[in-house]
Amino acid sequence: MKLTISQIAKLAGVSKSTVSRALNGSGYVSEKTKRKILEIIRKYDFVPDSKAVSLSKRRTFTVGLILPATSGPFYGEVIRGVEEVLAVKGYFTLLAIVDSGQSIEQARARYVSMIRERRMDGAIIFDPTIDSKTVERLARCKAPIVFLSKNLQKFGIDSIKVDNISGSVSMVKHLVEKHGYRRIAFVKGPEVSDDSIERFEGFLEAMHEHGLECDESLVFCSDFTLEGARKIFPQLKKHLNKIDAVFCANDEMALGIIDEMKKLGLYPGKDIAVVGFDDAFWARYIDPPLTTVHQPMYEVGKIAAQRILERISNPTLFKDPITIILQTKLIVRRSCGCSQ
Amino acid sequence: MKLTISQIAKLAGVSKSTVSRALNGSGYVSEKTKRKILEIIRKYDFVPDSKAVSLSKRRTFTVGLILPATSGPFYGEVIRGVEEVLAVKGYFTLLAIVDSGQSIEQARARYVSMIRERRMDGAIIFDPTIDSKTVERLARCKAPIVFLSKNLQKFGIDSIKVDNISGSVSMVKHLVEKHGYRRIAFVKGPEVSDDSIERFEGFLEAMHEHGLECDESLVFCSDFTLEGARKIFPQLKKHLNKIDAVFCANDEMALGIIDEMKKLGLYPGKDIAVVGFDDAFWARYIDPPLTTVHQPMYEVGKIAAQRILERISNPTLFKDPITIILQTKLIVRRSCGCSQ
DNA sequence: GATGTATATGGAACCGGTTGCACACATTGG
DNA sequence: CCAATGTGTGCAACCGGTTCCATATACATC
Repeated sequence: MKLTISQIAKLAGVSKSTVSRALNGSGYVSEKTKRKILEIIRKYDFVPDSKAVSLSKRRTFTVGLILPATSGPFYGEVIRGVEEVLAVKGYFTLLAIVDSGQSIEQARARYVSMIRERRMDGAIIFDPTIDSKTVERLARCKAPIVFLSKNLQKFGIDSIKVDNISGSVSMVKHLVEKHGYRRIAFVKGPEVSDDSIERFEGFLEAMHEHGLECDESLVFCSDFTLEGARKIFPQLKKHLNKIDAVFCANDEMALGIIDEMKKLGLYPGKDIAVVGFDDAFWARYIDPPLTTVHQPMYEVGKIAAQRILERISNPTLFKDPITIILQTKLIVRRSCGCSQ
Repeated sequence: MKLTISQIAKLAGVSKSTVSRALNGSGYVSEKTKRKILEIIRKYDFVPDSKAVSLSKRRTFTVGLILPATSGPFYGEVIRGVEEVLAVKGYFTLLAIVDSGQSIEQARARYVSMIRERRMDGAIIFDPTIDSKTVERLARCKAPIVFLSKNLQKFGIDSIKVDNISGSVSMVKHLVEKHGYRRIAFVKGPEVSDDSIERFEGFLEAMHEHGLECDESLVFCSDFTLEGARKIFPQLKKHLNKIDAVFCANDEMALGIIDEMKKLGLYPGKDIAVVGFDDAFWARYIDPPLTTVHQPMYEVGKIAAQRILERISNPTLFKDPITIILQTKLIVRRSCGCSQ
């Protein structure tokens, strides 16, 4: 027998409304009736159907979380941050993975309709290579959205980012001022990724600041993956003799470069510096330990969730979207040539 | 103006039922009417409310996915496998993280009620240290459940596991037969983890098979974390001179041991072998590259989702829960002493 | 022309809750 | 003693869809 609040009402000899009130502690219910109802609910192990509740209350208590399949080390951190904040307030997280399985267009269509059909109370989206059509569709959503890794403020969408520029700047500063490197190569990520763009921007800025030229032939374009880095290595290899250091736009690519260099008998950090960006979990344990820039992904998740909650409880915030930029931090290990 | 199918019906000059039919392609609707309705839907950008649909159809098209916050490297793999299968069939994933934030009891209560209140069509649970009360509550759920990392078949719950025992056996075999190691220490994970228990069991079995004794003083108990491994290292250190190899029940602990050994000036794989279990993403890139046992976590996620879908479409499968055991594979790298 | 069948549509009940309103009763104060 | 107020409860509408059933029309068949 399917249990509904009507069934419970019948068993308790009261009306649906009274059961509902007893359940929610709203309105008037006498102590005696309440005890009786709760007793029956306990006895029959009744659990109210949340979607019926949502239908009445016009709230789903669900936040969508969209992540790329390739966010590798960040998955856990971001999810943990988000969940930690939402759980406390009784919200759940509906997950969508971009580019798992189907084509990326399908995946984007899927997550947009997830947000809309499921009437999400809010959504946190991490989709570095998002296209403008999807942005437009998101901008039309009435649910509060927080976008990670890209500034979509001008489309009316809150954004949370890490300070890539100053991260890159401090890295270059370290490479130049501490080690005296002058010829620094750069390995970019995907063209459309703001993270990649900004990291490169910071790199250029800092090089300029130190009066160094950025040789175009020393800038390589890859895709943030280990295998992608291996692929561009042959090109990099040709210039190895005139390079002091390789600055990779993320750790995974740095790992690929390091691995390829070792195959050539070169020891990164000794023969040539190789540094990354991200501070992945494993960065300190590889050989050599990777000098990189730390991104507070757990905090990103937490702050994103907090912002969503804030906007849910105060819908007028809709009007002025904000952008929050979190600080990054240079982590010096050995792959830059430092002894510690 | 909030759009509902009634609004659309009014605009199209037809009844709700006709709109519903046009939307779902069910029943009879004339081509002309259908076009008109769909045109209006497109024009007003109407999206049906999935929870209302769920309420009628008695299906949520949602599967719960429960993961521990500490599943580190597996997060991504399992989630990807699950999502990939579910997405194709139009299902979404509702996520809960065990032990993020609140106490573990609270987190368990939370995910059980998530499954019940939200009327999940199914659930995939990865909670290695689950307690018997929670198991009992899960067993009472009417939704199909697939449990990962622990055999709960006797409670009527489908289980998917990896073959820890044969994984350990092949590792020991390698250490003994290939390298001639005889005195092998073992670092366990949490007492209650089946993975840890079985890996140890396989270890004992194989040692016995090779006519080797397992010295009790060479078995250490940790918790699957890097820091946990560091903590038991001082004990391990005392016996270092009479040990050929250290077999850690997972990669993270192996990494901790490796790191501590290096601090002592010992080079793992050269002075003493250190091996792990999991084949985490970073395992091949650390120094020395870690010899370990690969677990197919992506497949675990995929198969779990497939099984859920199967059970949803064929509820009679409820009767006989199954246990699927996926093969593991020895991955030989350098930390065992091999040159490659 | 009567009957049968396929097609097209609307009405109303239903899914499982919440909530505004009406009503009944008890208590209190003037 | 009556009005005002505070409690306790039920009815019915509503949230936004689906679906069964009844009705209506068109067309073919005998």
